[in-house]
Amino acid sequence: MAGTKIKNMEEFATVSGISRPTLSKFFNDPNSVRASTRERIEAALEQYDYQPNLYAVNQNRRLTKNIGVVVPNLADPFFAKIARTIEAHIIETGFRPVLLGSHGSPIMEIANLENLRSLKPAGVLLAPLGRASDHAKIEAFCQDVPTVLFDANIDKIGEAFVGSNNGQSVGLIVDYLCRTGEPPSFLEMRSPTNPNAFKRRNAYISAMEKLGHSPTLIQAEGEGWEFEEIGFREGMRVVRDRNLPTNTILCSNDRLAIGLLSAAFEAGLRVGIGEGCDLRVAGHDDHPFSRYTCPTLTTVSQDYEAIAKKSAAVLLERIEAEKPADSRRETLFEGRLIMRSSA
Amino acid sequence: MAGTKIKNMEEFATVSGISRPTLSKFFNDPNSVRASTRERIEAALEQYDYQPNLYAVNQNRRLTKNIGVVVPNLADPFFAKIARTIEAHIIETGFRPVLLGSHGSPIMEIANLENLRSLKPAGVLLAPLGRASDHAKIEAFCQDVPTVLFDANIDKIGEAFVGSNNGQSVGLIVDYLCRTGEPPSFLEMRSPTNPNAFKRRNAYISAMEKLGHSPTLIQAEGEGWEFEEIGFREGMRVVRDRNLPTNTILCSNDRLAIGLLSAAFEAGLRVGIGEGCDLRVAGHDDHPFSRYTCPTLTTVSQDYEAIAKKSAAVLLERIEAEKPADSRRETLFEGRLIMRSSA
DNA sequence: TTTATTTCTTTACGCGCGTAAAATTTAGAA
DNA sequence: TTCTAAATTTTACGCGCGTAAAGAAATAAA
Repeated sequence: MAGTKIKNMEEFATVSGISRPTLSKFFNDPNSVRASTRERIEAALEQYDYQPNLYAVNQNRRLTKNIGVVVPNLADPFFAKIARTIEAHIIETGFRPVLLGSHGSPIMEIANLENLRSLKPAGVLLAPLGRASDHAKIEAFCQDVPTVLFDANIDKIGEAFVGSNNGQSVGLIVDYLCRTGEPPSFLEMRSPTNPNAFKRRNAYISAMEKLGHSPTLIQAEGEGWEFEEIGFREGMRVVRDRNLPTNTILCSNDRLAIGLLSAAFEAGLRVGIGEGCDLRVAGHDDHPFSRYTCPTLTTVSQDYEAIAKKSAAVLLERIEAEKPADSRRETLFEGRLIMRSSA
Repeated sequence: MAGTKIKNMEEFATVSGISRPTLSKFFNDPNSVRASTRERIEAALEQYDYQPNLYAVNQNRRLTKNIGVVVPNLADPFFAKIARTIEAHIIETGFRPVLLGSHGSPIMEIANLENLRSLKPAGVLLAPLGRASDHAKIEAFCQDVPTVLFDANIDKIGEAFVGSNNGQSVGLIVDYLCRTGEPPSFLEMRSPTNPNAFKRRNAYISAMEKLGHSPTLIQAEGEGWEFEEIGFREGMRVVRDRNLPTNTILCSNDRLAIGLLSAAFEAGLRVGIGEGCDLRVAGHDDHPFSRYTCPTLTTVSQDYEAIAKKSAAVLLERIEAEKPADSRRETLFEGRLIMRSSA
């Protein structure tokens, strides 16, 4: 990597004394050449500064080493975190992640996929927006490019799905809340874009019913990705009206909870589990910020690491198989209760 | 974009009745051909589904349309937000942003640059880690690729720098704090990686001295990017020891302030400006979450939009000039005071 | 209409690398 | 040592497009 610049593989072949086709094999897979020649090549690589022209390589290869990673919103720390974890796994396996965020816009989501298409990626890991997504176009894309969905499922689209078991995780926290105090109401968006929201709603309802309580839904108006703002506004309303059956609110996700906590604080309500507390609040996701809310947020963590690892693994398997799997697998990981001070 | 798939430009030439060299010109710049032929091509594009092979194009063009955007940490909402804004501006001008985060690691920062190099980008917008960065390697990169630094400056590296005027912004909030209450101590990291931290420290000291107060530095130990955690730990210490000269703390950035607020809450301190408050806390950056802290955080906003727009503009200018500028310009934008409840 | 100018077509080469086929060398086993 | 399988070299072509040069066509100006 130090010495003279080499302009192409031909030139590197002459200075290294290795034929160009062998070099080509080497750069595709260093283990595909004999150990001794591999050493010779690597020695030459120390002396001369050369790396294959990415564009020439990808023009001729059937498949590139690119793997697209598309998330709904990179500005959301939840997705930033999971995207980062996925990235690490992809790099480990010798592929090249291409990270794209859709900023909550279905149009940009499709634009991102079209953009990826021109990169001829070996595969794509897609966390779709959900209800707002252009399902038909996503499906068409999946027909051309091996795609694994994660976080948010869309029925029958993609090779596989990897996500969280909302039934289990919501059941977990509903159980906990009921066991340690009054049964929770459920704060959510009236028309959420993310399909997990629907699953969590249903999971909440059935968990409550199983415990013999009647569910109460608090449905916030509002669209878009400003969840804290939506949670805050609805929180102000809830605090003002004070007509909830109990003192406990479970939020569909942590970002709503963060808004709700902010509203409760502003209204002078004491949130927590101890004596003299007016309100218990719990969330879902273990958002990176939930450790620093006031009070710290009791929530359910999704298994980021497992989801990232599994979805990358499933996609790579699919890529190496070079043919669609016969069935669409769905893998769900269980949530873990994170007990903090808010409930 | 509807009908038959076309496999290459040759084929598209025959079906559209336009010669390939003319098509090539068109795809490079639609305005470089006569209006009437442009219409014919665009009409054909409606009928046939064709787009030039990205890899073949980039192999032959001197410069690609790629522009790298490298930030220290995509998981930090501050950088996620500014990166997103920059992205939008780049797309607007017909270039193609390639977003990379360094996860706080100098090694990954260099890896990102090396990665970009193989993409032969027209230019790069780099927010360096700062002190931890491998300055020599970044400088070497800047010699080969037109690079504009933003957010964090490194002396003499890159074509230009665009950032915030820390002297002005810190002066602003120190003035405000002194005017409306007791002069602030300054909470920061003892050995910050980001050069803005040093500028803010100095700005704090001189602002205090100008107002006739003696500055007090609270220097938190700790490395890395877990600023909330560091702020929390130091906050717990501060709250326990209670040996500050005043009731007011200005934090070097909002993330430290968020940690501090969390510690204050846990200790039962009332933070704010009203009667009966024990502590005033202010931050810097107008972090996306600072609107939802408890209490909401008084801070100084950086002009994200202006920084994004200007840095993209400067880079594009440099790219179109096709030669290094004769002098390295530094553009600083002023901060704006965001008054909320914490101070 | 003639002329000058711009634009387009034709023809041809090159970019850097993947990859196939045949000939040759090498390494390991018999 | 001899044989055999594996690895390498030689040779050659193709990928899809940029781009240069020369001639033809279309447009604008005279």
